[in-house]
Amino acid sequence: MTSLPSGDRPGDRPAVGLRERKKAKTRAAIQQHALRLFREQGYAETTVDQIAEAAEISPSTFFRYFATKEDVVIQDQYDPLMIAAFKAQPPDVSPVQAVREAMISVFGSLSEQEWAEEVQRQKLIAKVPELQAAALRQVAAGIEMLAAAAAERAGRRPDDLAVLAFAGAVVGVAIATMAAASAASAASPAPSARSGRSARPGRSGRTAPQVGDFASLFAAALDHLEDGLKL
Amino acid sequence: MTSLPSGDRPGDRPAVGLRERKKAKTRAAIQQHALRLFREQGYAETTVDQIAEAAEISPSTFFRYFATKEDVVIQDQYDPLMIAAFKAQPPDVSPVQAVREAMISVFGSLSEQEWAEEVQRQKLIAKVPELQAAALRQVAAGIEMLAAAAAERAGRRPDDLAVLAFAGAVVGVAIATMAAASAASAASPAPSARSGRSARPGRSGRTAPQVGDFASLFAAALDHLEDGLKL
DNA sequence: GCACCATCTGAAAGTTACTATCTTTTCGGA
DNA sequence: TCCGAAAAGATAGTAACTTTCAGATGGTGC
Repeated sequence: MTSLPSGDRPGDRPAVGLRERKKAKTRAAIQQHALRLFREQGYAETTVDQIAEAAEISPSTFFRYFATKEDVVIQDQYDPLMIAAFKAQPPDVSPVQAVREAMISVFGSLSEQEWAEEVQRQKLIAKVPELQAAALRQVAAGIEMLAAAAAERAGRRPDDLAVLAFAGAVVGVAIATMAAASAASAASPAPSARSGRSARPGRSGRTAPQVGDFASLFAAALDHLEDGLKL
Repeated sequence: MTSLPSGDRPGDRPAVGLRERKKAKTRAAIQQHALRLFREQGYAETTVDQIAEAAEISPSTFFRYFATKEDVVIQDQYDPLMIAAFKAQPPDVSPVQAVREAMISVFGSLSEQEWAEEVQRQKLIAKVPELQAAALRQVAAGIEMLAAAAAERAGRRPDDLAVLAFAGAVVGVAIATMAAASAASAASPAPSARSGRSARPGRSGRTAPQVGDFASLFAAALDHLEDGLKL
């Protein structure tokens, strides 16, 4: 059902048709307005029609870009980058370490604003149970991709149980760590409805979570993983 | 979610209440007809109205018993048992093994009929992505409780990174295992309509049960987890 | 430059899950 | 037998999708 719309990643190829660029622009506009409305008036309280109106498209067009209302929030552009970074690790690095390096390199390449937006996204998901369910589905897809990559690296079959356990555990730990990192910033609640852009981190007292926080937490968590999760 | 039966105090009130029995009967009837219809004509192709008609109730009554259509399939009464079984494990057992043993003991204590229904449930879930997502959410919720229990067991705080990593890893492995079990189930189409089933292997023994092979796969995956996910 | 074609877009109506409110029925206790 | 309370039913909504069809638009071969 989830027909992956081939490649819509901006900056992937410089010379794409004008049509493609327009599409990407519309997609970004929808997402941007949707997230703003969700933040301002809540997820359930925002209808697709409102989003469509804000983005100056028709409601039917909305569903051409996003299969469901949830997808506007859920779609994650970082998963493919993660997989690519994982595959790029030298083969003598242990799988768990490879994951750590990949994760760090991807999130380390984010700008502060990108990171702040990601945190906002996570918070919104954490707040709405409906979105949590959808996010889990995406997580499952991520696990499958990682399992495939890990299997190739280790020269095993993708349905090898050890490979699946590895992928599942690593992704699970990543999520738990991310949640912990996001929770650390619970002190700074909702940004005022007026501000269209997400607030710059590092202002007004306590700073928002930094990439470094997440990286160190994640590295530590992976150590626990390799130790067999002793408590 | 469902209100606890509450009136299970023996001797206090001799009558279990005729009303309560009728309620339980109606609930069972809804579930039974729903599962039959889902099996016969598919999940998405079955409307709530059809279920209501088959169970001889009004559509509005359906939602008095089940908050959502998914809940007819998803509602799982075993999660609390699982937590209890986890807590009951001797303290010298490692956390991961405690999870393993808890799951095995719960599934092993099911009656024949409960078992058969559970198998059917799992197969239906494996077939419908929508239900998989809902089931995943339930698993995740259950694991949150598990994390709290694990923290208590180890005498640590619930936000301890090791505890979070443990819970996250277990969730991740559960998700990966579920996907694998679904794939395996899809590969070998079940003799669905017929209720004839072979005797459950290892009923009295401690051998792994095979609910779409989920339980046994999960147990094996947990072993990998404890071994530090070597590949 | 021009016609052809696939794709994107919009309008409108339909389906269905789910909710809210109100009335009727039914049960339990005295 | 009667009364209060809980459950069930009927009805009318809301909003997320879906489908269908007609028209606009950008890319491509000529």
